Amino acid sequence: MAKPPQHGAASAHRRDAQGTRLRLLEAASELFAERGYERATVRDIAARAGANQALLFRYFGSKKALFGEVMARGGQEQLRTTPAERLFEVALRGMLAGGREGGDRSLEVCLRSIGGSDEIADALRGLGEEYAEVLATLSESDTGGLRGDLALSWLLGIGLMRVVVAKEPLASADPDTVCSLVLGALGGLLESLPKDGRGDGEDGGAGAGGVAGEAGEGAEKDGNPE
Amino acid sequence: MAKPPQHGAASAHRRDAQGTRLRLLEAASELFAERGYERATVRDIAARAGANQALLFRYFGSKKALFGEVMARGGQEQLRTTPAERLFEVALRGMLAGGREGGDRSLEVCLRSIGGSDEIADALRGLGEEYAEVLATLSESDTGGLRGDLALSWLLGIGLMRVVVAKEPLASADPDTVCSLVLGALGGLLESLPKDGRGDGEDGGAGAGGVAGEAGEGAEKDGNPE
DNA sequence: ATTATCTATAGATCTATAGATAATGC
DNA sequence: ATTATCTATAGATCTATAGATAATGC
Repeated sequence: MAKPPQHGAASAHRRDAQGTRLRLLEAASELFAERGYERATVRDIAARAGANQALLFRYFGSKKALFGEVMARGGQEQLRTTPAERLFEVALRGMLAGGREGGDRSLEVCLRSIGGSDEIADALRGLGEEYAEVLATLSESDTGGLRGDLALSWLLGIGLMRVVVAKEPLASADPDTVCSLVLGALGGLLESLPKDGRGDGEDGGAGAGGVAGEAGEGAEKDGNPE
Repeated sequence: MAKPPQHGAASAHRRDAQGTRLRLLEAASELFAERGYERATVRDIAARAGANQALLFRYFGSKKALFGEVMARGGQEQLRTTPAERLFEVALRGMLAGGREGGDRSLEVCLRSIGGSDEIADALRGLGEEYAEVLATLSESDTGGLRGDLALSWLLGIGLMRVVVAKEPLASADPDTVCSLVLGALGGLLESLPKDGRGDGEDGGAGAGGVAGEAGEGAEKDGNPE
């Protein structure tokens, strides 16, 4: 221990603006995901970060700006590192996993914050734009954009009912079962969506449906790349 | 005209507790749908009802109680008067129509209010319970409950992206096209969902997909019974 | 006289800011 | 000396209540 911190156990951190800023950002990310924008107060965020509440304004200017910065980081990594055909499943599994460590929770943040203000709807629209754009490429139809939006809608609706509302039996349903049902039905919408990792639906004309009973498929471990 | 109403145009109403109560209820219903629970203040509600803000508390006790009463009426009529096989489409079309006159907007109210408080998530869970229960009967699988939840999730997700977030191209897409795409894909999930009013998918084994391009179907007028 | 309605305000939050304090680097 | 951090509080809402006022019914 070369440093003489003299920190009281709980809240003390060394004087480190950069570090405090980051802790605030992460605390905000967590609390926004847990409670949504409105119910996560700046005092709670600062408290979880072990920082003084006034620093939040010093470093981010306003609560909204902080939210903006949280959302700006959200999803980007998942969008960059996931191939289009797998994006839906990866995002769905992330949503189904809920508050699990490491996953991207920006969609969940949006779901819990909707209605708070117009800026938040804007944020979700922006984030949705990026997801839907990718999903749209999975359809060759001229209604591809719409199909992408509909797929994204389902993803968000599932997150809403499972994570936010906790509606049973969905809330405690096995992720594999949910994935299987949803991907099966979605095959009718996005032709080039892989059914379960194999196959590719070449021309994707009509043979879409055929929901697999409840066999868990696509149950690979999904080691999220970070 | 036996009654001598003498209504002044804008705000004046006769002393009529029952009537004022009802106007408050309707104003609340509208404003909750437009702005969600949090952003619809009691003052705004009273103003729209042409009533004093204190009366809201006199007649309903609290803002939450008022919300509860609005939600209690919500959906009931649609649930009672719509046969199971048509419930999804009717609810979807109601959602796609958005703020159109006469429709039931309780699902929309929920969407805009999520995150406000736990009671609101409870309200949506309760309302969802009733919808999902009916939808579950459309599948004979032992995962019927889950399938019903997933159908409901899609319905809400679509409402979220179209009505609340206003994501394009979904936001201004033709309702018939959306219906066609969604019902087509949903056939893989709920076997006894009518494809477009004809047919019934007897055994509903595999022949699910086959999304109809963008032919407008099921475009009947939906004269809501009141 | 009863009671629907209105005025005024208490009380509880929450964001944001101004200015003081104290830990670091030179 | 610089600047990260803290204290104290302004200022803006919003729900809810107490008590006054005035329109109705008998």
